[in-house]
Amino acid sequence: MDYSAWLSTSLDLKVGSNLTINGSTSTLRLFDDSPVGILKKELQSITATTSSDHAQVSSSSITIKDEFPKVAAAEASALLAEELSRVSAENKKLTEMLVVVCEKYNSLRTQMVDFMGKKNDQNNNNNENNCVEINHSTASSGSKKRKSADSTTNNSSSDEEHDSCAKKSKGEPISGVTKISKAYVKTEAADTSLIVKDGYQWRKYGQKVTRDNPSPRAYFKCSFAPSCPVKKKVQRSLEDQSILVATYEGEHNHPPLSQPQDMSAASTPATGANRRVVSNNTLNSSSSSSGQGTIILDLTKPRSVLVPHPTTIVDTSSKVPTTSNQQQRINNSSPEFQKFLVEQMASSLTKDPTFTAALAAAISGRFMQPQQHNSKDKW
DNA sequence: CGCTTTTGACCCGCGC
DNA sequence: GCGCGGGTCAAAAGCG
Repeated sequence: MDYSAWLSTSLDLKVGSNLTINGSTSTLRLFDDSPVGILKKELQSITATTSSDHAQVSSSSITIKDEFPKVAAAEASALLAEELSRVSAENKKLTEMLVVVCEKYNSLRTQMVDFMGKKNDQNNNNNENNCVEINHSTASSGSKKRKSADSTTNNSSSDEEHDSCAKKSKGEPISGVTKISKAYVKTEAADTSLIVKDGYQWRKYGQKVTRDNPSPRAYFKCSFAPSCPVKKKVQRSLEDQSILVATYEGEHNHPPLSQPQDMSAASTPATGANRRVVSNNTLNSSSSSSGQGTIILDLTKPRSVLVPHPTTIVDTSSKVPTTSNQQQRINNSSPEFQKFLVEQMASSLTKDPTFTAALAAAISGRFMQPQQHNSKDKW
């Protein structure tokens, strides 16, 4: 810090000046073992490098001894002001970043809606098979040898969907329409479990290490099978090991668990805390709408709320891009909706006592540390 | 005891 | 026909 400038601007003090305190002029001095002593050294340093009259320093002419607490308080005040402006600037920057992220997200979503609309048209025109092919995966599991038995199947579909749609299921066939969707789940890097919390109960029936991905792929059936034909495959993303890619086949014919504590996790020691599910096509959007400890942002609902749940599920769409869904998405990308999102984020942060406490601790720690004064009670 | 996970074996389609 | 690789089965083990 430039103490000389600070003295002159903040306290209107110049080195060498006398101070009148309580009617009497005190002889102010600096002590090497006090913070002000640092100031003295700083001023001496300035003196050595400049010829300014204001920087004439001698131990006898500078007197701040009696006013040390006052100076320290002023210094703290200046630090506070400085920190406040810094936090304000940071806050402004974060707000701008949030706006940019929202804009990019809406742009991507619009593109996806367009793409899905075109894709669906193609499927309706070309494909009697009603496989819903929705995959914009950045984590596709690579190539596979098998071709679709149905020659009319769309060539642009992913390997996974090819396989699922074309394959003659050996077990209980998924009757009629087979809906395929993918969900991307952000997990902790150290979390090695293949558990995706989606509100349904699953039974694992197999695990394989595939050729193109060193991470094993887990196979799940809905626990209500055979009455419920839904299957799920979970594998870590090749690009990002912290992302789980869950591929759903079929549609649940029953409601999700009312308290989705991830029954697959309940029967497994590993936990799936702090996961974020980003589904580009949910089998059942209501599957993620209940629970505890999760923040659910269902963008198919215009005024969705943040719901506690162990995972954060961002449901960006529903089964097939119907006209009403598209209309809803357009509404969701409106400035009002963005504002609502920001408000929700801000309120969820400020209402969080741990966040408030952490913020207070950070600030108090920042300002208490230099002085070690007994002002803790103020926080 | 019932349910789930684990895991090796088996099935099946595809490419060569 | 054979080998490869993904998907599934089913016995064994674990767990509450």
